[in-house]
Amino acid sequence: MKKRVNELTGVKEIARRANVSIATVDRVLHNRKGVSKQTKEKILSIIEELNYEPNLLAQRLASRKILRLATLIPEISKETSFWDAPLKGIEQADKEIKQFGIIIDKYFYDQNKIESFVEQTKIILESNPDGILLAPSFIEESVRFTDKCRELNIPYVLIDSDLPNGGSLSYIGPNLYHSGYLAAHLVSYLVKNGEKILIVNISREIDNHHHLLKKEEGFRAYFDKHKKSDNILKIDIRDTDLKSIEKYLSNTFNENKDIRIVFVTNSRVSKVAHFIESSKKDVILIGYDFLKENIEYMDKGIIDFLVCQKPKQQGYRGLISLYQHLAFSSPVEKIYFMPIDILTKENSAFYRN
Amino acid sequence: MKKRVNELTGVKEIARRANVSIATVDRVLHNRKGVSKQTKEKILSIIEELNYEPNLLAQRLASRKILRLATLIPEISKETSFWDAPLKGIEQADKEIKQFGIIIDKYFYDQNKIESFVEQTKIILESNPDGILLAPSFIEESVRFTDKCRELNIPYVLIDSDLPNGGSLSYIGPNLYHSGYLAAHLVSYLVKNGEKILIVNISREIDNHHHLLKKEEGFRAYFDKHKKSDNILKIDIRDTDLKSIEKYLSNTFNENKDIRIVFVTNSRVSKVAHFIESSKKDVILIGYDFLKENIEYMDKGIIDFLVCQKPKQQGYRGLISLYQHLAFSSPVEKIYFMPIDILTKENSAFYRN
DNA sequence: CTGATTCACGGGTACGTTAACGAATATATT
DNA sequence: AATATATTCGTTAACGTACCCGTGAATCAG
Repeated sequence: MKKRVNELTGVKEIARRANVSIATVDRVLHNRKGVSKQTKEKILSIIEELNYEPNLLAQRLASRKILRLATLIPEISKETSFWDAPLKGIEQADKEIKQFGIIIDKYFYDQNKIESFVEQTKIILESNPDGILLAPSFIEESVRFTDKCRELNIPYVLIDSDLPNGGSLSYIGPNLYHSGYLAAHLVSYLVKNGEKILIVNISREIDNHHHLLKKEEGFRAYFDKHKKSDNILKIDIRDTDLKSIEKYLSNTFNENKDIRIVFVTNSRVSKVAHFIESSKKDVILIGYDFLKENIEYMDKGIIDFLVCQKPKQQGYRGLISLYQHLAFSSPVEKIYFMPIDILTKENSAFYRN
Repeated sequence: MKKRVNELTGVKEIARRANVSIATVDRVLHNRKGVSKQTKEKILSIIEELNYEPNLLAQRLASRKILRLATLIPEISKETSFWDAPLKGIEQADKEIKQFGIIIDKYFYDQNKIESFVEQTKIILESNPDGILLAPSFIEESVRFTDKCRELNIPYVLIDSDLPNGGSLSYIGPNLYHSGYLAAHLVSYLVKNGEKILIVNISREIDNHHHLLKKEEGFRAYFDKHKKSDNILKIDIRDTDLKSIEKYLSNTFNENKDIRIVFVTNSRVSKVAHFIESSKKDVILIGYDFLKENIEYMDKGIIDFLVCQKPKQQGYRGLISLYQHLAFSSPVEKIYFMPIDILTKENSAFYRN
């Protein structure tokens, strides 16, 4: 199946029609100077007329530009493997666009150490990248960092959580409030009169905690709206080790005998599941994120629902957006909310993160 | 940010190291004949050593090949707008790969007329395409068609439903059985003792019906496994107009007073919703597919859950798979089950089809 | 009027790959 | 031995765009 492709397209054709060289057309296309107003207009009208679209392949091939992108996300800790997924997405994007002249440098910080975050941002700025992908766990420091980026004219994309200062090229991540709202909607089907609902926040860092509160807010908003908010309990657990968690839970359950639904506001739900399993409570358990340990408890029937927001996609999309913006200055959605996926024992096998 | 790229890569470098011309390297890369065993092995080892990956940009740019793909899916009918989504996916893929020298011809058939299907397959075969994307509504005829394709060495990808004869390059679509199973799992949370569950199959064509049965089978299997299958009713409706459907439903509800859950096995759930709404029944309604009319009823609270399987993605992925297989002979997943998405009023706004 | 500077533009090479064409050598046939 | 046929390989021109470098003309300073 070999054939000659359209001959009346491309810079060559434009040049021919305008009676100029392709170099001049190129100048017009890239808005460079050195073209008289007359010729420029003529060429522009021909471009319009031909409905010219540059050949992306040839464009990238000919461009000697190298784009350097930096990514900054939490390192994968023993506490939670959550950040494994975005990293996978980053690696996939890396693989796909590497040959297009993109170099991706990956940086990581410790979610429990603000200093490590600040340190990495400094290193990144020194490396002077063309674009940045950031998971801004620490709000204040992230705001400072991104403000600096804007000063330096370095576009950045945020994933996982947004920042109040605006100015990002794009935010790609969950709508936390709505994911809580959705969870409440699910719960509303499951809870019966008189039964109690327990909200569990588990997080050591205040900043992360802030995100959890958004979910809790959405969750409560649902019940407020539907006028049945009177039976909601809540505990905040500031230690992330299993023992502390189980102690807290144990106390709470002892004091409240009719807890029927437990809503854990982040991926640590597997630790709660461990408690539920060993203490043989009969409750419905809802939590967050498609993690191995969570799936295991779901398969066992301990966790009933997981809410998930495609963390891998977040990393992947974030980089692709940066790339397209920098390489083709193609428009980027300012806010891209991830779908809010509901996982159960019966559909998790088909899930694509 | 301009820079010289890696000089020690590419066919040129391979040729240099092997003391041959790039043409010979090219021959080896494409497994063409005309290379002595010795040189071939030498070149192969160098390729291995260099970990050579061809530059896709240059590859596509230099290739004068034009690939012609054909797609055959149902036309969009007034009865259901379901096929709008896969078409959108096809169009998106078209847009993306058009400039890579791919031409996509779209064919459509009437889901209620087998002849129209057969006719289109003939036209397609006459056009002798390089690859085919097929939604095989009519099983027997599709088997015949795809058998023919294999004879002619034309790779084809199936979407939406699979065929028994095997031999497709890939199947991209739902696992019907499991989507029914999942629905049952959801229902199991919602149904209380003594309440009845009603399964509703609505379809005129026998072939489509076959697909519905798969879902029903999965649905029932769940309750069989959990030993509570005694309260399941079912009706088959062979007319797709609103009036007939409402009559059937009305009768069924009159005869069974304690129906609490209604499970509609396809996207016609909005018609059932219309009945439920006007007759003011208090039931939980579960159905299929992210269609405008369905979403509307979900927003109103009439439909509780929709199960959905990314129909747009199916069209998109199908074409991309064909393209990658034909252009780069890259491996393709033989079976790609779509995720089984659960939609409710609260997450549908974020859904990406 | 001369030399310098700026402007407007064209020539040409490069990006990494494909593939048509044909040259050189080896092997088979008579 | 002469010719025919295969086998193995190199040269070279594309593909469509980017961009360096150079040239001639116009403009300006003195």
